[in-house]
Amino acid sequence: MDKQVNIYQIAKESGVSVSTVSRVLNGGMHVSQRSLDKVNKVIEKYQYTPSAVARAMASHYTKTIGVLMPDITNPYFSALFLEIERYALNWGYSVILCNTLYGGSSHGVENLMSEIGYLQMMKERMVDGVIVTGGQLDLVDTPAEYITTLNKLHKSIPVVIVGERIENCECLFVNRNLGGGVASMVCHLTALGNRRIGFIGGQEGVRQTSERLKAYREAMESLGLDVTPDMVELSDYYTADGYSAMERILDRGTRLQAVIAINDRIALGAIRAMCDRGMHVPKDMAVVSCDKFYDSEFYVPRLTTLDQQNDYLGRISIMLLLGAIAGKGEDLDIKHTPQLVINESCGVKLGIRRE
Amino acid sequence: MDKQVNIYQIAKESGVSVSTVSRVLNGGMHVSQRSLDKVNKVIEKYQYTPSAVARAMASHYTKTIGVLMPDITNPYFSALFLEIERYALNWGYSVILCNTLYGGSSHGVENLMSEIGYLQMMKERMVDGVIVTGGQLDLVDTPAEYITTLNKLHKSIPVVIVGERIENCECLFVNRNLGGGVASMVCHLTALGNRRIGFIGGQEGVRQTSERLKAYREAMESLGLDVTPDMVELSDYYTADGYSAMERILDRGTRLQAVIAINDRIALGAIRAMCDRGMHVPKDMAVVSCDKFYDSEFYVPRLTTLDQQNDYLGRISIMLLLGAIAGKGEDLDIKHTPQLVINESCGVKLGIRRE
DNA sequence: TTGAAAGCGCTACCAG
DNA sequence: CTGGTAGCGCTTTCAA
Repeated sequence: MDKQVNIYQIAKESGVSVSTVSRVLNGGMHVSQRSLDKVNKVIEKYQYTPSAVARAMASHYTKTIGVLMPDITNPYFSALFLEIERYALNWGYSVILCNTLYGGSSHGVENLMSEIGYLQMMKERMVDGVIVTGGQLDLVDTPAEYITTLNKLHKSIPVVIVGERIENCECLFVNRNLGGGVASMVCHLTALGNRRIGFIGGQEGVRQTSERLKAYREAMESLGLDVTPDMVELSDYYTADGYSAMERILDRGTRLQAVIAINDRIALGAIRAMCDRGMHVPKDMAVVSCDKFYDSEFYVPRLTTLDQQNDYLGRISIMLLLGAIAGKGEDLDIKHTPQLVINESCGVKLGIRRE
Repeated sequence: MDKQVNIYQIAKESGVSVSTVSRVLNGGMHVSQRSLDKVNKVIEKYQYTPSAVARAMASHYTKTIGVLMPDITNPYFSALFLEIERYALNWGYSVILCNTLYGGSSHGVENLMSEIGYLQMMKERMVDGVIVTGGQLDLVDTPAEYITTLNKLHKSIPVVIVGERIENCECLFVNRNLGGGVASMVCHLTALGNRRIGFIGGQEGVRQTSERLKAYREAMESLGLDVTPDMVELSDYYTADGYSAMERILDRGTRLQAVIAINDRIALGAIRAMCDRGMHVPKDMAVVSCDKFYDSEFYVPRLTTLDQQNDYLGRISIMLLLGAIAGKGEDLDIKHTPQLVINESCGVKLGIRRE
């Protein structure tokens, strides 16, 4: 418990006032070279660093931002977070992370605190800004109470939402075209001769899912291909969900030549389910995905998937927030082009085509 | 920018002193029921919540802990973190996460801030305690300067290190037996008839690697099996490293019947490398791992691996820290029993044995 | 360019 | 049980 030196001791030992020390601490404007040198020498001597808490108290900003997401264990979110954190730290901001585990039933965890509770906590801690993604925001019907909370919060500090724009929500949005790339995937599959193409994974009532599903339906229609209800099998976003979705398809005997999974985990689960029935991917059915995660180019078979450039999304979000903290910002629609990553699971690399 | 109400306004409107309001805020001890009711009513009316910053300023604790780890993108760390966060939040603590990206060359990122810098920052922010894992601590030769920094920090706030105990470091340690389970894996493989068993992945000079390597060597020796230098191929911890390690083994024509990978990612990479040469796992070679990550029971083939119960590790760490914050704690050696998860990649489930 | 002094919102100690 | 008051360590006017 070594006694921390404070600004008064630095001032005294430097032979100047605390005001001057404070000025030095904040960039050294309007300080004579002589004072500056003296103060810096003493600061150096004591390895003094000002208390962030006291600074926050006096200046009303904490140089801290809050990030609220459902599950850092999910590669999509961890990639996003890493990017956010990187930029934040680089700009002198710390990051408080809160995982809501919303919908994380797959983890068998009871939700200890509501999203609103977390936001409350961040506000008490006087974070300078907040980035929110996933959870209730992704519901097609976001609870009005939640939106109200966000709006209220946004009145005092900038709130950036990574996700689909919501009508009566006044926060800043970083919106990417979720359906983007799906059409090119459908195209790619049909070019390989697939006609009966299904869609698996994701949840009913979740924006991300409905957007992609819509894009899939439209793409199919524009190519004159039918989509019957039995070709779509939703559930959730985890690997086990992909497994069970594929099981249901096979159990009911739905004949498909290819399926599009909502992300790589779902695809992996689906592939595994097929293997367990002695089927081969892509020979018996192609399995591709809409959202590339970290590892999928090493899977067996290597996944054909869409690189949604999620790290770019993270960067944009934090830059928008930092911009808003200093001045004002505006909503942003990300013009990203999802990259089609062609690999084995669609068949082409293995020389497999239909007909 | 709605003006935040403060404790004075609450006091005034309740007709009591700030002291009384403060007491109510802190549990309502030594407050008459009458005052309590009055104050609570006003608090309710304004939806008042006290400023965590002011509280920290006055009371010297922030109800915040800092977590320092190399890469949240790594499933091992994210699982650990999630568990830490869950308990922390439950006890009213927020968590500041810092990813050092130490050794994260695989991500192509320059290290923006040193680990010491992050610790500095946490200290400025007056976190009540810190959990550190990975990075320089894992080096067999941890830099003396780093240890000094940690020791100094530990003098003012509890520092819990998740990892191997270090001689002259006075922080609290949560140590698990890294070699544990490796012997049982070697045993399992030999029981299936494998004699030439290799080891891949991990980095020279990193404790985790050397511990497991040692356990592997000892287990092999105790079974009368040789370990020649060409049976061991280190590199790093990412999937691509597993791929290249296996390539080197195959290129040089080392004959192995099985390899033990240091974690699931390495195993996945190795399996993929074999597939690319038309080899079959486990028929041509068994591939198993020492550290189970999220998804591996869905891989093709399903991985035989060791469940090190990393979530349990996280729970212990945070409990130890919280204990230390309130009172004092002691080092902890975790008596965990790594679970051998038997699946396909070792061969037994597929009916494959040597000889 | 410098210093004095008034807060920031809360806790903690001391009287009563 | 209650209220008064002195800080906590820094920023920020306002004068000088």
